[in-house]
Amino acid sequence: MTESNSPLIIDVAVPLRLYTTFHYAVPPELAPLATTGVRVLVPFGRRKLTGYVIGIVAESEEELKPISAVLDPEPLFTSEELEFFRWSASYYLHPLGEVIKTALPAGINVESRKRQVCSADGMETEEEVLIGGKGVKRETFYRAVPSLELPANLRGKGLRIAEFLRTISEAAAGQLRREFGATPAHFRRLLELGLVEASEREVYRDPFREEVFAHDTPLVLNDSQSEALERIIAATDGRAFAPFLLHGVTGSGKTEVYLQSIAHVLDAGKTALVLVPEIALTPQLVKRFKSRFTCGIAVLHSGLSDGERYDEWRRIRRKEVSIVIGARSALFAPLSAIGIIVVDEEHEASYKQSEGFRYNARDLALVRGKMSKAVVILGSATPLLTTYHAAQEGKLGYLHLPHRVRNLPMPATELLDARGHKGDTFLPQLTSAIAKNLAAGGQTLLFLNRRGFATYLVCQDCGHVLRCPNCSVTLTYHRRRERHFCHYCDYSIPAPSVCPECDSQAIGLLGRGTERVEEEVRELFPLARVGRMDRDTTSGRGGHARVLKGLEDGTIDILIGTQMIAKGHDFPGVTLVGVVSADATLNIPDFRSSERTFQLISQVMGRAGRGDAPGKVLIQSLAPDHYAITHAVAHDFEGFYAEEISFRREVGYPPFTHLAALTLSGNSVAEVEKGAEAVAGVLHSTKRELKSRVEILGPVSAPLGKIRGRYRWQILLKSTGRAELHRLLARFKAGVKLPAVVRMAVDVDPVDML
DNA sequence: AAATACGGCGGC
DNA sequence: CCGCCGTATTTA
Repeated sequence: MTESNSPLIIDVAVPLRLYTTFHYAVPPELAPLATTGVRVLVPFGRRKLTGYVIGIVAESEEELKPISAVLDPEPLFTSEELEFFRWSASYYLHPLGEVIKTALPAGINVESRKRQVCSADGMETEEEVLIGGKGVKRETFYRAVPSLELPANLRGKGLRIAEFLRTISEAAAGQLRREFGATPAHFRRLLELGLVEASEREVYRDPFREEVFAHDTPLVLNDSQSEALERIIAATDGRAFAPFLLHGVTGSGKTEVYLQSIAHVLDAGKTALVLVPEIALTPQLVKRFKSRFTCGIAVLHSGLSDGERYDEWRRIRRKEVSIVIGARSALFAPLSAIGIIVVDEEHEASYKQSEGFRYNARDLALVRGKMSKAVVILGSATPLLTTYHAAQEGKLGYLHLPHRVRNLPMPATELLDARGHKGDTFLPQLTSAIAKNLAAGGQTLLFLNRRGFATYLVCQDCGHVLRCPNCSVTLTYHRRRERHFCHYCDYSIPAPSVCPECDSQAIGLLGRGTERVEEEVRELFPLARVGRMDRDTTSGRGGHARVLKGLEDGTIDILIGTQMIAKGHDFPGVTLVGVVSADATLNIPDFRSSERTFQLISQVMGRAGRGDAPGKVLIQSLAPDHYAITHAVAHDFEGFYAEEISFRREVGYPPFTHLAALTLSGNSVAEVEKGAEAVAGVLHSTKRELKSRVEILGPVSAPLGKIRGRYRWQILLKSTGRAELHRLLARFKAGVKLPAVVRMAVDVDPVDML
């Protein structure tokens, strides 16, 4: 180190809703440690916070406070990763410190809090305590001392442990506790007798500990799979950013293309990042990856404990893994030399984080891929319209898998007109198809995108409907719990026996959910083994896997479920799929509702006929003529997308305009109205100032309604250019001042990131 | 986010 | 003129 007269000054981002970063002085003894990427404890106001060093500052006129401590021996992120964080922060107009906090594993930061302490003389004093900060886990390992006879008086657990240790090189205390019920007393005894020696070292908390994975080899590809793989391989060899849409119908073997592409990337010494939309889908994918690859594989998703996630993160940072599989947050994994990024089921809305730092991992995957000069594969049977359009424009390579593997046919599909049968859950055709399938020993999936028993309760005398006092929605009746629930905020009340408004006994339950369909199926088919899969039956760790295992083992004949059953899983025994009501998602007031309906129905249909027996699909609909439904039923992807594209072009929605939504929320209509006025004012003046051609729609004249007790208003921005929209938003956000009680969220929704 | 500075207003 | 409370500002 060279001696310098001027002290080191660093630029620090703190994880707060602040758009500025802060300069600190570094005491000489800490200077060698305070490099870009490490966390530092800094005085902030009169408390202390964990901040992230994002750079070194040449000089500063002001008198700066010194940092209190350096928290990491080495950087948590590289300068390339920082560049990605900065890009994301700027694009989503979110404070850099919070972006970095989201990117790093949860629970590792420390901060100071004031705590009241009662001292001996009864006086209350304040003490500053540091809280938080997840550390590494250490564990004690025991190994048998070789060539020592076991004493005759050793028996019971102690003897079994000693014998076990002689057959194995060593074992962790935790394993001995689990397998032998070992206690600290046993360990003490064995140590005293000189039979074992103990050593302590750092361990990883492994979410897949003790699971054994079979080994498999690459499958033979069909022609379109081979062609897709060849194009991907050619692109990875080019070592430049190359994005692809892998459009493969359900059952077309997309995963096998991912696996073989990744194998090629690993051979070239690079790494792979695989994103899946939901935690529930990770176990089966991890199983396929662990069976195929011997390299280190890390898993990152919100279902892990903070400790497990921290350890997986450290394994990645230390380059002990070459493949990372995870949900949207895994996009920020500290993986270096990324050769390929796979976004599986890229159309899934769950790639978007909808609070705090509102990013879309599918969009950012393209950005990270571009920065890493990697191949990015967006895979789906029903890609986003914007993705498909970008592929048509040549911005993405288009890889098409139009057929199922092993030449399996697409399921035979029939559309049933449910008009005039409003009270019936099943039309006769569906009932007889279920009976026939049951008799033939096939499994049936029944899809209804609504959980609970009945969607609402209405009084037939006064018309009163049970509603949530916090949210503007009806309460759903759940029979098993004998309560009415709000599906937004979980508010609930016991089921009333009379109308709470007029005491009339003529109260009726209308609309059906999965719970009621399950009941009706049990009545119709008393001998069938019936299961249900929705948020109510899969709560808790492993709940998902429990239900799916029933299907896999063949202990379930008929499974009723919400969209959970539509996603990803591959069940060869399912030969019949019934869509109870195809219309629920069609009437959501969102310009994407047709697209979502087409995707959902296509995905559910895709569950049928994945095994050797052909599949059949019956779809009940009150809107059998709607183009989203007719095209889905006909497996006519191109027809639907062409129709949807021309509709979007006409009304000016993505992919022909970029959208941003500003959502205001507050505790009263008046509050939000005031906020909306302020926002609209600044937006329009900023627009004039920048001579921007961005279109400002709203504030809409009516509130969107109350959600979780807060009223919401929305303003939409439309723009033909992404840069122009961003310029307006950035200037607006810097200039707008909202009443403290009003919160604003900005959602940025692009045509594409390319 | 949390602490502090500011400012308007009722009470004496 | 002081204290109280709600709001705006600052945090390096």
